[in-house]
Amino acid sequence: MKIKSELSKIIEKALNSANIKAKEIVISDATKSEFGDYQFNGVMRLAKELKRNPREIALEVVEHIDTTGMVSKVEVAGPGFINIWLNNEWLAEVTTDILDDKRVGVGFVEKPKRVVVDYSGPNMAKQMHVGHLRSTIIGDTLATLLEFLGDEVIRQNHIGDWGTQFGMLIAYLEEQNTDGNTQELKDLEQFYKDAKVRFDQSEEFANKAREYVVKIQSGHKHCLELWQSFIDASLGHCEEVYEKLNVNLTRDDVRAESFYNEQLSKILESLKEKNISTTSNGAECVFLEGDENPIIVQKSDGGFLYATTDLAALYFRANILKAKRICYVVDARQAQHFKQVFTIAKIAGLVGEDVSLEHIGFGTMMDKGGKPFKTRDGGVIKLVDLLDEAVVRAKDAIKDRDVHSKEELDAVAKAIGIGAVKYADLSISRESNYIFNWDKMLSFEGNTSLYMQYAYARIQSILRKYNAEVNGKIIIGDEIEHRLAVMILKFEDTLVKSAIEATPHTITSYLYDLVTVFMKFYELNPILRDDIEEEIKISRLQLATLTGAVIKKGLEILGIEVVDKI
RNA sequence: GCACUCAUAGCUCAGCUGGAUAGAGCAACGGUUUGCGGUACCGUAGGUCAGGGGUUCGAAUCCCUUUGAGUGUACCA
Repeated sequence: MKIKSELSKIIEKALNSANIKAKEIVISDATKSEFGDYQFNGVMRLAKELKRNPREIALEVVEHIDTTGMVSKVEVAGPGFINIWLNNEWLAEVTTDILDDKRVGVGFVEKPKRVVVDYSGPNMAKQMHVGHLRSTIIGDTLATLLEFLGDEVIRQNHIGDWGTQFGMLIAYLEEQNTDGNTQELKDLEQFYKDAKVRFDQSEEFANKAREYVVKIQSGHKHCLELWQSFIDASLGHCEEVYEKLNVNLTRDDVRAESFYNEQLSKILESLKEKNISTTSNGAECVFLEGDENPIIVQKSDGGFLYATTDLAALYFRANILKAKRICYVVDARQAQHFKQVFTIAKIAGLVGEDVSLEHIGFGTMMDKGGKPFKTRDGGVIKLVDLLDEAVVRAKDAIKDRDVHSKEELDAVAKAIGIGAVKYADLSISRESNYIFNWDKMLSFEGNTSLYMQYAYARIQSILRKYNAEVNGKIIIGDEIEHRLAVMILKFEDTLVKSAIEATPHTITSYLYDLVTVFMKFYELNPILRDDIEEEIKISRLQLATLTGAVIKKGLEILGIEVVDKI
């Protein structure tokens, strides 16, 4: 339910009736429950323009507000706030209506767009490490969310499969004669290190590696085959991680760096033609106003750099894929790079004016001491290891819980462990750095996935215990049920906000608030006790069912599973 | 050097298109169970929103400045 826009309409109507013109009507959540459910604060601004007393205007507006349907009560408070209460009958009706709705009352965006979401982007030369976690899960959430709201989403996994290091790797691969065998390449990190050692030690090998770089890039058959087998094996590792992470990225979403290789010279030509780039110190550069250093689009030795590849990718996404919104879910440290690339793409006409280019930046994962997250000896932490540890720890956290068969326990531990890692990450506003803490993320308390999953499991437990079909409507009987119903209906506004700002933590905060209200409701209002009237019992069961459905859907968008029993 | 980001309770974080007495969780202290999962719920205490100035009827939020932390800055991605 798009509550805010519905309320805006009601206010707009009232303003019209009162003969007051307003440009924009912004409805905000009430800051306190005693101030109602929502509030309209725009009167104060209007008062200034109209040079009138704000309270006077507010009273006038309030008089014209329709309180026969959605809104039950309005009042003017303070200097001119208009507080709005939603009607219980209306809430009951609307929540009852969405009981059978798979989308739990969430509609579609009015104007669906084609959106490219670029995320994950692992480097094929190395194993995925914790640094890839954020891009992968924030991007995946954004993609799932936009899709759910009705946009047409094209996922793009811009994997790093091109560059000088691959000469070294395939030369080593050939020498080891492993043929891209996944078994042999199990530890990519080690493979890379070994290759590097060989590279540094043997002049002969180093020359061969350099030779191979040229050979791949010029399309030499044997080298390309070796390269391809290496990429396949490496991608296989990534897919294992995606599987564990419950992330929706497949081979169809892969559009590697090498894919753009052939386009690079065309991009360069077009930049030269339009006099956007110039030669400086032998390199082809773009000098942007306000930047002291240029963006190099071609090295002095003729090689291309990532800025050129990104320009080619932007061109492809805007013109071939025809996206109207392109989101790059990449580390915040690359903000400057994207700002520059976006600017060049726009002035060079590589993407249309109407295409929105967004760098969805995120901060770094830190350890308890506030330093970048590393292993004890300073190495990178492999993502697979981190995820496996999460599942082990989850199993430990639930060992005294409800009875499970061995299979059930494994499944539950996976849902909880992986969910905890993802939720902990997604619940932090994405631009800031965050501190990784196992104990905190695997706690039943506070804003954690386990708290949500626990609430969900309790709801399922009630429904199991009732053990009959729940059929009947919702009645809003008291304050807490009112608050719960409002929270349930806020789901859509929350998702829309999260989609526009590309902020998964908007969803987690909402879910936490929802669950908190539900837990209060659960404490205050007994559901299955014998002396509860059937009609009320059904209504409360329905509210619980609906809450469960929203939790499930919300977590699903975050790529986190729920379980019926913990 | 220049540019960007950040600074909110002891800790971890929300709140930032300006709105009422700045909110959660953890940790501390106290309370609630014949009621459906108590790993729950309720309460107490804890704040100069880094410092200073400005704009405004109104600033954690916008602008300027100081301090502190981080990041990026010509041929890696």
